[in-house]
Amino acid sequence: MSDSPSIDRESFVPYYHQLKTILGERIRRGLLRPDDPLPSESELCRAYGVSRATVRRALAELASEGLLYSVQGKGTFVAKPKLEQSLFRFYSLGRDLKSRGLALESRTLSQRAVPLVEEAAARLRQPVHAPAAEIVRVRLLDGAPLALERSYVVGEAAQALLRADLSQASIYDIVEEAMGVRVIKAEEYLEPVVIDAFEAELLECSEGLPAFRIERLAFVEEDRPIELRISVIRGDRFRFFAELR
Amino acid sequence: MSDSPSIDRESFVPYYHQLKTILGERIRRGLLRPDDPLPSESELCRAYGVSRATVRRALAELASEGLLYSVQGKGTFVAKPKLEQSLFRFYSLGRDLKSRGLALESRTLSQRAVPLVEEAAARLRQPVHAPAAEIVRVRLLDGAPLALERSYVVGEAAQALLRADLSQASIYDIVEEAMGVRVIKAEEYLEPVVIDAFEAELLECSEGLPAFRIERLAFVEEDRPIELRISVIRGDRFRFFAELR
DNA sequence: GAGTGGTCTAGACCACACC
DNA sequence: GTGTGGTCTAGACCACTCA
Repeated sequence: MSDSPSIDRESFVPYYHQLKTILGERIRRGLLRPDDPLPSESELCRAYGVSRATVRRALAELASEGLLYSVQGKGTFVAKPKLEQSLFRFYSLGRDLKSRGLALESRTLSQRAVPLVEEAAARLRQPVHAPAAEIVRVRLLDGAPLALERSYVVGEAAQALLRADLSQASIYDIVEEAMGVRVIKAEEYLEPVVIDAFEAELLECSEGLPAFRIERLAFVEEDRPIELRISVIRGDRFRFFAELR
Repeated sequence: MSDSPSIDRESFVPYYHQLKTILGERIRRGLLRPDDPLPSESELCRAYGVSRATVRRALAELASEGLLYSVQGKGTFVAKPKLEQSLFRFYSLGRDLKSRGLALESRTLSQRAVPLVEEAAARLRQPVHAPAAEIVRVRLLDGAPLALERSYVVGEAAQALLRADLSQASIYDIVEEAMGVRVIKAEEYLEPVVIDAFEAELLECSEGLPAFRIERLAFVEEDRPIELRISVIRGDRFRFFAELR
């Protein structure tokens, strides 16, 4: 009845994956429209000559990608595309940077004890001027500055951090080792900014260049904030990408 | 041997889900640390008295959540938390805006036929100066300007768009109705910019204000681009948020 | 060769939707 | 009742890793 491709028994590609591709293509090409029902699982078993477990695996993966949804007792249906749900989006790092075998390095500019300024203290739930370890690093991509990172760590971990070799371990590794607790969560805010004179010098770019600013709060157990990190990323070397369906 | 909870056979919670919770808790609590091996699948079958398919479903879901990874022939291991894998992130619209019952309105400033400038033509795979429908709108949040949207639509849909009532239907609705094809995909790039004089006037803010620029290409079947949309969003009223584990 | 995860099958029972 | 998706089992064969 249908002219759609069938499962290639000789292929090294798993059946469930072939089926997933077949159904996914039909949806993506628009042959199946939102809220259209798919054939039932048993029909798919017959049509493609595979077991129900195989059909279910293909359907489950498509559902987890947001292409399908199932309703018990009724059937499996094509999901609406995410195109217009513009209030909730996914961004990932620019493909451009990612696909080139990026060489991301790091240069430490500062590693010292400082008192927290008011705003940082508030975020970290510390008294004003509480002691913290300040780590300032420039991140380099392919040898050229990409981002400036300022990190403020409070508590016992701060002492350890001041003595640590940052070229070897990550900040979180040191925090964990020093305190025996693990960083389990982080919150980030992303804003647009322009680069100021201080940043311009360290990033070897001109003042006023548009940039991303990412403010990150890292937490250990019991929602205790332990690190405030502010990253400034050059807008001319970096952009986010999203593909929506 | 182990003091961990076992599967409750009377519970209405599926076995695979109970197992997933048990293992997930152990990981999240830090009893299992990154790169620690989990018991093998057959060991888990014995330990919890369930079939391998059930074990595998629990493991697969934990893996898809990023808590585990498997290596064929070796075993299944605890994944590193995503905190440090800063090359792939998820962002959503700022909570702040979202949680307040936002009133998002739209004011149309322009709706006319224009020839495409070179760059837009290239993106839309059209000849230079090809005709397009230009739609310019200001998006208002709580009555104040938030974003400026410039949209260029090519092909048959352009004609329909020039006559359409944009206060009612979305651009995509009109495209679909006019052409009988559906917009099935979009690509977006997110960059930081500063607001220029033209934008400043329309957005009622000062020139030089940092802003997000989102360039979106929408596609109909066969990867044919149909719309180029450039949004400029005020950085003082808008930020992205991400929560990482 | 022994152990691991990756794939696949055939069959079972259930809860739910719809008639 | 019939058909749907949701869960679960027992068993099979494979490719891979490691000693």
